Amino acid sequence: MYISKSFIPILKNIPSEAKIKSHQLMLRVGMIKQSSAGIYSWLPLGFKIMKKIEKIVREEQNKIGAQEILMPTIQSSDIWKESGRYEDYGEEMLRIKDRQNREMLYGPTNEELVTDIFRSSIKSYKSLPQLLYHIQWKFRDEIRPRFGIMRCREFYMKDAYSFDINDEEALFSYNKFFLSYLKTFKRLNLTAIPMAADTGPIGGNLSHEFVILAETGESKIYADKRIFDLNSDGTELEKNSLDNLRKKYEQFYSVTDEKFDKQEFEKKVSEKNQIKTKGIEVGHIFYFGDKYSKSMEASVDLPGGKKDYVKMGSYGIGVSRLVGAIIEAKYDEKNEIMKWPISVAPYDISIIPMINKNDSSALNKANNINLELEKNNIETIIEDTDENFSSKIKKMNLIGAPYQIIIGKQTDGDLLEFKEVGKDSQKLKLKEIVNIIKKEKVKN
RNA sequence: CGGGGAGUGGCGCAGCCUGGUAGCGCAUCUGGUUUGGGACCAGAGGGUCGGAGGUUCAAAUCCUCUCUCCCCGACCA
Repeated sequence: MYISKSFIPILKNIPSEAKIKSHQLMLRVGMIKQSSAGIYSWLPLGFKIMKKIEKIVREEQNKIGAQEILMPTIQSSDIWKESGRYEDYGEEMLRIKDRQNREMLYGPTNEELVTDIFRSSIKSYKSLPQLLYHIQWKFRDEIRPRFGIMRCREFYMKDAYSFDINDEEALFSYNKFFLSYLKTFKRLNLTAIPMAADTGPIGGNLSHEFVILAETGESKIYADKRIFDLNSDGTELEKNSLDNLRKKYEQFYSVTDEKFDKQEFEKKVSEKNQIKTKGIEVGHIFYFGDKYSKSMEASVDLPGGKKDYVKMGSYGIGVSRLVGAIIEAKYDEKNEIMKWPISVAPYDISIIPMINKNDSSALNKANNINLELEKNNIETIIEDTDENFSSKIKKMNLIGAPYQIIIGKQTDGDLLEFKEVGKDSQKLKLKEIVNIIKKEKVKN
């Protein structure tokens, strides 16, 4: 992509409404455009990144055997009346009437809808477990939307639902998502830690929030810092292994505000391991048993001929919020340098030729390099304007490709000036550069 | 919803108090000079001041109503 042809409207001034760095960067580099309070259009750069995040989320769902469906954004109120949540959910639900005066709503979540889908087709325990997910826009009429994409009203979310025959199997499903989430966030280059959490309006008694640390986060968190050293390596998609994984994490204190108990915290965590900070919730998993299956009559035949309500859980990841969360975690605001993890970077590398009006050799060189990189499936963006060097670099630093090739004074025949953002530049041949990037991409 | 603030070219702002029909920086366009960390010179285009009503000879400036956005609090991926 040539910067001169791209729709990447870059601003020098930070729009005054943006208070946190993710919002600021997203506006400055033209990732999003506000349409009304808490509702945004996604412009090419932002959309590209979100799609890459979505892809990773999808892959990790598929790996645990979840099947993708797509439910509508507009739902009928009938099923919500069945579950009893039509009244409970309150003002946050956007209610709409259609031309026949039927009560509709823009879905804030999909427990009812997916339960309805499930119950109409699945009748036997033999068909269990079922893990269904979709990635779809949600609308929650937040009292006060803020922080750009982080707390908006319309947002893009992956939500999954599990259906099992009993508690034991249901916890197996729960743990699969537990693992899946750890893997997903790792691929996004985020350290997200699971924390005991409140279940809120979803209901139930078992729940974990996945939180990444960030000063601008809205959740207060209290944790034993040793939990940050854990990972899911070696965990198998098997009951005991998954169970152990969860135990491994749960041995360390880590809770959000609502579950915080000062005495317990001080008793369980030695002072040097205590972490009190803020975080961004990027995922949330719930187990709620038969809360919906009972009210909505979703049952299956059991081996002995009896029936029972299925045990359910639900599992969300804020896909659009993750875009902002990654910026919060990775953007060096002071130096105005963004480095996207290669797994979701809008471009793998930016090519920055120093252009002289009377001499097209730098641009030609950039074009040749570009061809070679594209042949190797490396995504590029070329700064082909005739602006000053510094201006070009600054812009590319904001767009955030993790690597740069600068064609200018330092270029020395076949030896190119190659830079991993945030590190010193080095002189490398194109082939070596290709190898470095390919290797990084494979890792993710 | 309670409390506070703001709406003036794409972005950031000044002008409003003390009415006299808009100005600056950035961005954009043209020409030229530049080119290693957001350049310089010359020129150009673009707003009727969120909306409605009122006061006045005259309103961005005063008054009334209204809409929108932002910030602080209670809720959430």
